[in-house]
Amino acid sequence: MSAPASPPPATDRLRHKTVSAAVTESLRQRILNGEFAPGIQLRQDALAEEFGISRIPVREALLQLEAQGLVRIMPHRGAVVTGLSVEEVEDIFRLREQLEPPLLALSARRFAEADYRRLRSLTDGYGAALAAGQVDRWGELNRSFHLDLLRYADRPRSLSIVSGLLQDCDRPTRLQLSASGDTARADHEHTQIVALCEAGRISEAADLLQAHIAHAAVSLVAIYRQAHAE
Amino acid sequence: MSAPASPPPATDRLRHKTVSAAVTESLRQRILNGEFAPGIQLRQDALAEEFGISRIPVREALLQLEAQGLVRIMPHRGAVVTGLSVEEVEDIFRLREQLEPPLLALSARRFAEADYRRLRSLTDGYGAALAAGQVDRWGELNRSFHLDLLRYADRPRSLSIVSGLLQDCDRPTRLQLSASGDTARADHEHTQIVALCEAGRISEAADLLQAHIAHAAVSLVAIYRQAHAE
DNA sequence: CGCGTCATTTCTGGATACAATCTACCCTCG
DNA sequence: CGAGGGTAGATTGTATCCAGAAATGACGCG
Repeated sequence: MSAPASPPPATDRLRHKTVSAAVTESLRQRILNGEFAPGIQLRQDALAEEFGISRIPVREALLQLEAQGLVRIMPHRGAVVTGLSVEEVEDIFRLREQLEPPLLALSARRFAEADYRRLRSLTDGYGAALAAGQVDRWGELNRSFHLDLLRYADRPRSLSIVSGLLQDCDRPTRLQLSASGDTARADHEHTQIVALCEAGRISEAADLLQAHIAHAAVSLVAIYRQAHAE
Repeated sequence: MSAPASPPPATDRLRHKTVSAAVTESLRQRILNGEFAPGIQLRQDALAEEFGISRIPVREALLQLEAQGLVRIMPHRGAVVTGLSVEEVEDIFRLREQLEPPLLALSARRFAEADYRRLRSLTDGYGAALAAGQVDRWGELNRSFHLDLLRYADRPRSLSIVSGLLQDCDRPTRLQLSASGDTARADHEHTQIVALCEAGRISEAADLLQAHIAHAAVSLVAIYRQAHAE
């Protein structure tokens, strides 16, 4: 209300190309971080006022989030943050088990020195975030690592699907696996997958990737079941 | 709370309660029908005037279409209808080959009389549309048939992915396979898949489904390559 | 004659204002 | 005392209007 007429350069933290995209990203992070828990209703007016903008970019952000499956919009009834059922989580991990290993086999052939350096730096950062307990950073690095493994698979649609799967299993992971001790094992497996690729033992790397995803699945599903049984 | 156990069968018949949703559906149909060819730029103002509405619902519709991958929006530069490259089409069919057969194996066990009736009516309508040369109806029925085959797989995320794949390979199919004679073969294979399921020979049905998708893939990719080489 | 620069024009992105719809509470009636 | 309906508040959906970015064209300069 104080500065409606003056062009507010007060878009401090909203420094993207469009306000809509910035709001989308911000809301997405907050949902993934658990600040907006499943079931919570997101009101356009409140969000608009909080960001200091009008409701239009908020609406567009919510639409994009709905497309990504993070919220559900019902006409005239607002947007609600979606949660994943145990069945959905299991399905997501099964899909990852099915999709990622063959893609790795395709991609790993084309790895060069620079790729291995990048992958190692990701696993290093992963371990560091793990030690520091930075759960959100951990999830981000995990997703980057897995996507980077498949980078050269040359299957555009497959990669976009896997990317979506990673995002969605990232959310329950951040929320509930942070207390689990199984992340160290994941870290070790990541390192080993890279080493196998570099040694040219690609099919072994693919097998390990599948086992890695399966391990993460059982660990996460167990915790997820426990949390949902409450 | 957990998700309602009742399946959502009423999603398609639901009347459009908002202008935005109606515009989304209309534009989607027009893109799938080829009225808006890939590369065409969709201007908000023109569409709004054509529909006799303001630009806001048009913008939201375009956002939803972008989320579905049908258009690509670049900031301040408008929305253009996307096309699929040959690599993407191949990838999509490979994914379908990989995903659909195991889902059919899961789903087919639960088929009851009513399901077989529905599937047969779909194949019948398919053949009829084929004979009548109704390409758009054909594509719609094909998609319904494949999704109906997997209806009881109980893999929510898998089904939503397959649904997206079907929509995207439906578009090039409608545009270019209409002239091909391979649709009769597809029709026959559809019928046979249902028959195998009904006879309890589920793994054979899954194998045939995979072969069916593979056949469609080689046929479509060949035509697609030819059209793109011109 | 080609190219860079600037103004105009067009279109999209965002803000404000208004209308339609849903929710909740209260009042009346059986 | 409970059920049904109606009204008021809140919240979303849409229209209109304004500002800013990108495409287009003309003009001047090398």
